Amino acid sequence: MRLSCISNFGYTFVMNIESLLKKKNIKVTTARVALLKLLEAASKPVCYEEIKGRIAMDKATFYRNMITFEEAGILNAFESHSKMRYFELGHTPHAHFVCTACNGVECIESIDVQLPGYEIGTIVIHGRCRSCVEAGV
Amino acid sequence: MRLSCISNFGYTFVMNIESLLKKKNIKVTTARVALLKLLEAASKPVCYEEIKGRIAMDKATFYRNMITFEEAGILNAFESHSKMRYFELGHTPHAHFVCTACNGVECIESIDVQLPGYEIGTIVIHGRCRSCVEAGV
DNA sequence: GTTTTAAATGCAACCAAGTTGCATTTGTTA
DNA sequence: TAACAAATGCAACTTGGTTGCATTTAAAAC
Repeated sequence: MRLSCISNFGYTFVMNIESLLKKKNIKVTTARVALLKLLEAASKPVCYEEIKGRIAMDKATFYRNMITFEEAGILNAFESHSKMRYFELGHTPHAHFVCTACNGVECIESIDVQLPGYEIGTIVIHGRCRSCVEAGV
Repeated sequence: MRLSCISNFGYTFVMNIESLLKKKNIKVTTARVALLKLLEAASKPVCYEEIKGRIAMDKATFYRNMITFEEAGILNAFESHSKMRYFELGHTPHAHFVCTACNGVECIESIDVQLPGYEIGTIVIHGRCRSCVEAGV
């Protein structure tokens, strides 16, 4: 299994993912390495719909691994409008914008919300994104 | 129909709802008056689950009227975590907090988010609410 | 290197919030 | 009061996500 990963994604990268999983006591499997590789390469949060076209994987496996990653603290999840869950590797906390016109999802780094006494997880802003506003969609 | 409303909710209130609907060219029905009365009385956004225990109404009728009210601009909607849509009468724009521990929904008036070029609809903040943080839930 | 065993995967059946089609009822207008 | 368009209720459907279970796979023991 490791050999095929090496040929696909390069040695260094695989080692990082493997050591991350091992550090979190999560078994290293083909599916998990492929998922983390794809999430790492993505510049935006992704949903199962987007992933299934690029990795052959049952949705049960996908969602179960997302839960595993989330519980290990290496992944953030949120829901767009219309019931779809989006996932991204967890780095600096930031908000997300979901466009109700084009369904696009963007990371928003520029806002900072404080709510004393509350523990803030994810922030989702719905509306029309800049492109759709400009295009009058 | 109007008589029963009067006895239940009082004359003035019914007249306000009726005139609101007429102004928006929405037909005045028993279901709509009951829904708007309940939404007006609620201090928080409500979902179908909460409403069906208090008004006998098919869910198709409920959701269709929510769409009607939303399109008329008298209602705001957003989704909690776990796929449920919440509705509230549309007054001053504000954010909502959804607690992932107790599933409670709160209005947050104190934050103000600006995103130049974007058109912001609803803002949903997920996390643990003050009560749950204090209780260590 | 082989065996063992606990966990991960894939499949299919399931779940539930929300939607749709259609026959019946209700509100409005003539 | 009659006629018509719109609203309602019911039941069937849609769909993103979950669950149960038999099979496969990774990692530890030998």
